[in-house]
Amino acid sequence: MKITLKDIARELEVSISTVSKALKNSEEISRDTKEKVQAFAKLYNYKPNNIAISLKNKRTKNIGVVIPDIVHHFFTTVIRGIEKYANARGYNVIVCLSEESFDKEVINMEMLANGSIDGFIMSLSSETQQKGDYNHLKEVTEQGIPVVLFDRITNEIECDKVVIDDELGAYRATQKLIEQGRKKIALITTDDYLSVSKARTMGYKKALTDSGLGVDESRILKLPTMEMDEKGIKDFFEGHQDVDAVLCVNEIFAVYSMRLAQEKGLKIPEDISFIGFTDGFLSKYAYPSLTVVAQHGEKMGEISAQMLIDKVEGEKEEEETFQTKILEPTLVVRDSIFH
Amino acid sequence: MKITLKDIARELEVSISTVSKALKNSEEISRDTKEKVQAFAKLYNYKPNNIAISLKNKRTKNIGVVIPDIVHHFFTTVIRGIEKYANARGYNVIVCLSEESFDKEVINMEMLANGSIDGFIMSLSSETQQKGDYNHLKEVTEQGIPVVLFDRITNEIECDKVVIDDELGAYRATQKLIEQGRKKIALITTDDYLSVSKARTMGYKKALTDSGLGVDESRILKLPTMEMDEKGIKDFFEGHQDVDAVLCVNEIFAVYSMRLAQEKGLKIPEDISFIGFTDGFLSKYAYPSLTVVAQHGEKMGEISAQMLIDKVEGEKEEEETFQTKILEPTLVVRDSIFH
DNA sequence: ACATAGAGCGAAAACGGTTTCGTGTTAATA
DNA sequence: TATTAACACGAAACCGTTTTCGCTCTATGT
Repeated sequence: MKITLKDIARELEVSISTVSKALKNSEEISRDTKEKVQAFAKLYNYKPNNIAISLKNKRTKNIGVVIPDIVHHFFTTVIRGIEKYANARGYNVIVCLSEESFDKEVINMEMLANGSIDGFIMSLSSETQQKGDYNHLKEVTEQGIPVVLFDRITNEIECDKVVIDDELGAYRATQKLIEQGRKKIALITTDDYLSVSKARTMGYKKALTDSGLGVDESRILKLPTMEMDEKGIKDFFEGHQDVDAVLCVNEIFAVYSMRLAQEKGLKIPEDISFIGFTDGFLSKYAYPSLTVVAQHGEKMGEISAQMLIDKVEGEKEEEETFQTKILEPTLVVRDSIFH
Repeated sequence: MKITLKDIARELEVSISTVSKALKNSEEISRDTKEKVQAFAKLYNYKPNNIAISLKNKRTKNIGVVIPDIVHHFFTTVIRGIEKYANARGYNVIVCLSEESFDKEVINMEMLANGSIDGFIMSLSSETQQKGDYNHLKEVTEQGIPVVLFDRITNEIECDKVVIDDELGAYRATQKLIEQGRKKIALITTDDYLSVSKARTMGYKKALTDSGLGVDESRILKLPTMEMDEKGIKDFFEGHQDVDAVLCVNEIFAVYSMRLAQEKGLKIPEDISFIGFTDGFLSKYAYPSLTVVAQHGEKMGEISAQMLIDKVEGEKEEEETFQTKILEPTLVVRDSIFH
């Protein structure tokens, strides 16, 4: 039902080593024997057992991906990028969801760190970033397991990292709005403990400062998490009827804000403009379509996977060297701002 | 850097078997020795190697998930359901994407079928359904590897299955539109080789027939794949200015169709109503929000995982018995139809 | 004083491969 | 004829566990 080397050896009355070598086309084995063995193996559809090979090689050809969430477009595109690249190099991808929970993140890593994978690709849960506790990552890297951090990263851990330049993305988006004559630009973001929100907020403020408009802190709404908070956003707009543009830290906040504006009878982009982050279906098919800062998730996944696999397969150098790859964000202009 | 039983045994000058037993709190071992071993193990953070255990037990505690796509909301929710349930039972999830390709599906399954996983959860690629070639599934089931098929299934393979009642969902949605006085209801779907599209088309037709309205085949647009085809949809509406309601096989088609209608100056739902399949972000945050047939992806994933793990862990019965679980779809009424 | 039971531990096989090293046979060479 | 090299293959170790079985030693009972 699943044939092994031993089975073939028994049937053909040769040794296991001979079978193994014959299947690898070793020079050591005679043509006759090789043909016999290979024919038999093909007939019974022999395939070597991955687990046995993993045990021998101390290499599983699995990579562990631990992310906070899978339903949001950005993370799914990253996974897709990882999966495509990893698969092309013969690796499988084990996906674990932390669901923004520190404990789950720790448990997931522990489950995988005992031999199941050759390395980790991960994006930190919000709770982890909030606590600032990275011991689970330290333990793993100290064990010699390579880690690549993407998007939600930390400086506390020395490892390869891949991010987009969130500050630049927010800066350019804000700048674009300013260029179009917007003066009262709101920002809907989350608390600063999330590395990406912090960077985006900085870019937003910098653009306002550079342009001379100045920052009005009251125009910044900081939601506790990335979870949708309809009431929070609604209340914010009730108190800020005068804003003429909104930058949002993700596409859902932006699309929901657009709806609120439309329900108030505002015209987009004539009366008010919107820009979000993440170039997903929502942005593309919203009405009007939403201008966004594209995060290039698939590219990010691909690069993360490449960095990880290169490190996994690379010779251990005496002096470990880590790099941080910063991707450039792209502004995808659609109908929620002037063209 | 990663301690093994052998290391502990050497340090403590006992045998490997003693260490193994001591860590399992075996009665065979004296209190003294157990305490010594356990203390040492804790100190050096010993964790058994999963690969070695897998080889021994012939159980990996991994389950393979092969799906056509990961960026669409439905599949991501299924994965989430699978992951949550599987994790709770100590299993990891290896995700492979077929990207609607038969060959990739085959390759992915072969990669995993050689010991990497204990069972498969999968949804067929469109190309597979089109070819009707299920030999890769047959091979796997004949090897005794349990398989659970969800959503895109086939009768050709005997295994556990989980689906929603697509025909019923389409029937109810169409019925709802008819109740609201709609007479010219269009259907945007894909070719019938996709099991779900076929079932939904049947439900749509049945509702029309049952109500006495009758089916007008020209009002059915069959796109070649689930991929967005903006031109195809646009052209269709150009030729069907008279439709007063549209049922779409997914949410993207529906939201895009709504936009076309809006651009024509039509009011939703006064002039024209829309219903889609899949209760994702798009439906929820579209403007107007989209009424959909919810497919309960997360539940589906959960049930699939449960069926699979139960089978994996269950005693082999002499007579294998398979079940097909049919979930009931739910109509989520939003602003794209009358309330 | 001697058989015996039981406590405590180790040797070894097993899971399914890979790989090194050795060995017997044959044929070529001195 | 004796030596040697090449050829073809097998034995065994190894990866890290689990588990069965057997052994030794002590303590108990007669």
